[in-house]
Amino acid sequence: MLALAADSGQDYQAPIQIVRDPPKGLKTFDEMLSGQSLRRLEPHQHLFHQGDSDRNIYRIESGLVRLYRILSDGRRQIISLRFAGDILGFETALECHCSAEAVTHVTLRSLDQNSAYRRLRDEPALARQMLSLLSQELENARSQIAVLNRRSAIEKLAAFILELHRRQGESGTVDIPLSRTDIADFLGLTIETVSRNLTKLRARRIIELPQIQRLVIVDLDCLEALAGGECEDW
Amino acid sequence: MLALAADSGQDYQAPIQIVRDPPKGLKTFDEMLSGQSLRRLEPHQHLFHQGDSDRNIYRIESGLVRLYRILSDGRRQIISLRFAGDILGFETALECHCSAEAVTHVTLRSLDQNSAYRRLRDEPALARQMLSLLSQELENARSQIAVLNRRSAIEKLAAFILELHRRQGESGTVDIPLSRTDIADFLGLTIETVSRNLTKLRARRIIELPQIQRLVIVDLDCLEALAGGECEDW
DNA sequence: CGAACCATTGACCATGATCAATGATTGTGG
DNA sequence: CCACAATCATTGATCATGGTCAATGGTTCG
Repeated sequence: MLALAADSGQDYQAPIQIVRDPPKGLKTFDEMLSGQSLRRLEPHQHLFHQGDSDRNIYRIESGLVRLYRILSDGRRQIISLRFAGDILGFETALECHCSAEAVTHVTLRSLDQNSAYRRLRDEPALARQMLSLLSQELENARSQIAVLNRRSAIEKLAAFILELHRRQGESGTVDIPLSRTDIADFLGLTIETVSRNLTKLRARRIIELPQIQRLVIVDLDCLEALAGGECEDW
Repeated sequence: MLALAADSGQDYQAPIQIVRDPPKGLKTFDEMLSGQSLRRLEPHQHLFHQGDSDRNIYRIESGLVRLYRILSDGRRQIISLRFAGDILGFETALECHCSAEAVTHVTLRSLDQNSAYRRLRDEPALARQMLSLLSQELENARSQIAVLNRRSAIEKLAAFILELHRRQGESGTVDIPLSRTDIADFLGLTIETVSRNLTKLRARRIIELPQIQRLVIVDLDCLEALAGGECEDW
């Protein structure tokens, strides 16, 4: 993550630092968003559509949102999954280049883009947070390129499971709030391949599947080796 | 592209606009870079390595640079290709998450990151340009995800050729400053598949290959249909 | 209970990876 | 300048992975 240090009041501009929690005492998206009212979305409701000129910044308070594009041949590509705590919408240009849709029940707060951007001039912390969020997003997207490209189905699945695991606090149990179709569209596979490889992971005692949308990691090391592409004989 | 309008001197903060050329009269990366001396790199020389804490922003004046990662199993994934006019390094965090290497002879100018970032506070145009560059990069990365994932080799190749074409002024002739290995590592294919599909495109009179690193587009419409995934019977 | 939807499993096939051989191009030293 | 090596590209043969088509099983909801 890229962010500029902002020890308010100091003149010295420190080199870039990891700033998970934005600096106190300055306006940030978080503070501006926290003042907004909570909205609820049903599954399949959209935050915005590809081609819209949506003028809002959103923070997801709970639930899961998918960003996707419809390709010219009609196929759907899920670009990114956004979890509770994630901010989105800050990167949209004049026109949204993808659609955002609630996967589960979602609660979120939103903020008018212009009112936020108008403060960029006076609130250096806002610009820094925005840069930080964007470079984090860029890093995510590039990681996804590396994972998705040139990897077998089982490696993609392993990486996907680990990502969900990481986002859910690494408890060993992973909720899968997505359908197999969603997973397939995210990983660039078919539902059959997703299903077959989940079965394969279960058969090899790497995971358990107590419920259809719940997964228990049995052999974390092996899963990580798979995701890293270090398993030769698979 | 996301960028904030900045008609300097006006108080009104206009809604977001496409700003290809940054506003005049304010410091931008471009102006700051133009004052820097020209450096030359031989092919295979690195700008920075994965894991480095490189503290520079670069603008490529001529030549081609590849950003890549080495995966844990030793495979190389080319994340992005950067052409003349492109700026890079502004997105690096404490630690570079990929390596940057000259593919061809490269000339570039570089700028110390800290000296640039120190001015973010006083130069709103700089922050805007940086946001603009980052969101452009993010858009590029997401497009690449859509292209690379769930596409046949020939679709990937068609998209790749069109991207080169677009970056080179759409003259109908495309220079391919990369080896087949580079193309393969970028598209997540093997060199054999790249070679075979180039041959296939040539056999179907969609392209000509007068030289190994030069390509002429014969049937642009067909190439675009392929890249868009609209050809059923291929 | 039945319908609709989703997930799993199987059979078959197409695409692309792998292994291997041959050409083409470039660069080096005699 | 040529011979040779080294590197890169092309082409072929074979095989494995994943896509497609189809049938079955499970879950949810009216």
